[in-house]
Amino acid sequence: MIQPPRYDLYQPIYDFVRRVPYGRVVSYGQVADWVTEVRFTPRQVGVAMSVCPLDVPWQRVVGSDGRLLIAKRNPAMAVQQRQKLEAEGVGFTEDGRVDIERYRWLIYEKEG
DNA sequence: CTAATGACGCTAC
DNA sequence: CGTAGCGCCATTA
Repeated sequence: MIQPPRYDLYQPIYDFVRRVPYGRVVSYGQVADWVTEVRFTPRQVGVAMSVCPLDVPWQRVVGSDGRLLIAKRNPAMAVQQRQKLEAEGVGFTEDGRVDIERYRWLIYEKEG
């Protein structure tokens, strides 16, 4: 039996991802560190993203080194992710990673 | 209750 | 550069 995803539990994660500005990215670890309502690990953030609502800009969450980690399980979706990010102006390196040093959203920019 | 799993991340070698 | 192992913790079986 397929049970419905625990959107309620992951809500704090989705709230954060929704605040990531257009053209910027964050890592799974960043989300885990920033979201304090519940003590999530980077892995849990990954689980949450795998069942995220459609209105969440999931493409802005990448690995700590800029890799599109979804590629391992769903290569087609990784292509889609790259297209979405490039459409936002996010640059990639030659080996197919996000230039995270340049496009990472720093938490202190969050609200002042 | 135990064991396995996962869109991770870091260290060690 | 690449692989291996472990920590992390909610969810599943």
